[in-house]
Amino acid sequence: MSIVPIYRQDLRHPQAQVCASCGVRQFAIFGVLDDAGLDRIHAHIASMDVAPDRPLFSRGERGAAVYTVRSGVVRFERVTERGDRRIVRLAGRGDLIGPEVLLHRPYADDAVACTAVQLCRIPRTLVDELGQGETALLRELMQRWQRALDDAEAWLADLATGPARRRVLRLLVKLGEHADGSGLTWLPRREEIGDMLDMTIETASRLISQLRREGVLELVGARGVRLHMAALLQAVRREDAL
Amino acid sequence: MSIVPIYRQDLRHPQAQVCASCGVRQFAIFGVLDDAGLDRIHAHIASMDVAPDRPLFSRGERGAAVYTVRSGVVRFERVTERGDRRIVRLAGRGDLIGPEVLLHRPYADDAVACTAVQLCRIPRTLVDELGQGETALLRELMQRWQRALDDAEAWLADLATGPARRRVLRLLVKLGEHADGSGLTWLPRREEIGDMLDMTIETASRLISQLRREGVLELVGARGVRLHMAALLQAVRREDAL
DNA sequence: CGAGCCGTTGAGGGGATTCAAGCTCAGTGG
DNA sequence: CCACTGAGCTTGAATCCCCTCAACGGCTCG
Repeated sequence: MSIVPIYRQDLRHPQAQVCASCGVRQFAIFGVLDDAGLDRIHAHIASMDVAPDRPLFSRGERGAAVYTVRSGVVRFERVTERGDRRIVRLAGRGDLIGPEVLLHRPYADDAVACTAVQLCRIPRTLVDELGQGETALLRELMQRWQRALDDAEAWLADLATGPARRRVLRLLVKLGEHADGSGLTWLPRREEIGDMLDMTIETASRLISQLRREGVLELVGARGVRLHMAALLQAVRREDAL
Repeated sequence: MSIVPIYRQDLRHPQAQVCASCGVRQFAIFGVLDDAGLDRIHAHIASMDVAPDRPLFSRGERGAAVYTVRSGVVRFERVTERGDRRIVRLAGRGDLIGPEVLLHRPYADDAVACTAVQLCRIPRTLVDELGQGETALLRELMQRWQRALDDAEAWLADLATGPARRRVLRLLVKLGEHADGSGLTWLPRREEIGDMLDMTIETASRLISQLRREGVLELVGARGVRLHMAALLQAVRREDAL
C-alpha cells in the first residue's frame, strides 16, 4: 500500500494539478468545490495504491479517513455468524468508501481491493472543517450515501434472488459496468463468486464454464473476462422470461 | 390514510405539544433541534396513519416529503426484472423513510405498511430551508442514511445467506427487534416471508410450522407471533454451529 | 352456504451441495 | 530444462434440500 502526497503549492510540480485535473473529479466528493476550495484542501489529500486482495480497512476499525475510488474495484465483506464470508457490495470509480467515519463510527465492513486500486485518502478532520461552511459538500455527501444505499438494495434484489444461473448472469452484468472500453473486466475467483452469490465454488465454476461454452464470455488471463454483451443480455432476458 | 395537522400555536390545544413531547423525538430527525427550532417547523409537520398493507409511496414516484416512523413496521419492496417482488428492508420506530426526495430524486422503493403505522410527514422544502442554517440537522440526516445502509447490508448478510431454516430463524430475530414488551410482534404472511427470504410460501409455511412444534414461537391471531427468545436464540446458535 | 384467500401438508422431481477425482498453470528448485 | 508442487479450476456421481404441483382445512365475507 503506497502513499503519495499530492502537492499543489508549486504549480509547476508534475503532481501539482492532480486534484484540479483529476479525471474523476466530477464523480468525486470534492467535485462541488471550486478551485479556491480545492486550494485549501489539496495538501491534506494523499493518493494511494492498493494491490489486489489487499485490505483497505476492517470492520470495527476506528479509521480517520474516507476514500474516493479513482480506479479499480473494491469489495465490501462481512463475516456471517456462521463464520463464512459474504460479499455485500462492490464499489468502483467515483464511489465513496467508509463515510461512516465522518460520523465517528467504526468501519461497517471489511473493504478489500479486487483489482489494483487507486484511491484518494481524505482525512475525517478535513471534511469536518469544510462541512461547517460548505453546505454543498454536505449535500454531495448525502448523494453518495444514497447511492450506496441504492446499490445495496439493488444487489439484494439482483444478486440474492432466483436460481444460480440467473444470479451469475446478473453478476456479470454488474461487473460489466466496471469494464473498460473493450468489454474487458475483472472476474472474481470462483470462491469470491460463491461468497457474492451464496453458492459453492463448484456451482460457480460449472456456470461460468457453461456460459463460456455458450459464447457469453471469454476468459482472459487469470482474472479477466471479455463479456459479449449481446449474448449476455439475451441470456439474461431468456432467464427472466420464465 | 388519514392526515392530522399538528398545531402548536395554541398551547392549550390537546395536540399542541405533540412534537415537543413526542416519544420518538429522541430517535427522530428533529431530535437535534431545540424547542425554538421546533416552533419554526411544527406547523408544517403532519401526523399520518397508514393501515396494514397500504402503500406509502411507490418506486419512481417524485414525492415531496420524507417520513419518520412513530410506530409500526414499514417494508421496502422492489420488483425484480423477472417480475416477482423482493422485500429488501424493514423500517421501524425512529427510522427515516424516503430521504432520497431531499436530493430531489424519485423514491427508490415501494414502501408499504406492514402493521398499522403512525408517521410524521415532513415536507422536503422544510428540510431544505432548515438545512441552510442547521448543520446539526444535516449531520443527523447523514446518521439516518448510514443506518439505512447498514441495515441493508445486514439484511443481505443475515437473510439472504444459507439454508431456508437458518434464514427464517434470523428473520424471526429481526422481527423480534420490533416486538413490544411481552415479545409479541408482527408475523408476515407466508408469501411475504417468501419475498423476504427468496423461498416459496410452502417452504416458509413448513418452517414456521416446524418452529411452532419445536416451541420456538406461538401464533397469536392472524398476523401475530409470540417469540420464545431463549428457544429462538438457541435454535439460531445450533444452526450456526454447523 | 359457497367463494375465495391463506395456511398446511404430502409426493415427486430438479437444482444445488457434497464428496471426490483430475486438470491447468505459475512458481520453485534440482 | 523439467519434474515437482500447490493453488485454483473443472468435471463427475450421489445426496439432499427446496421447488413444483396438488389436495385439503380453516376462516372471513358476501
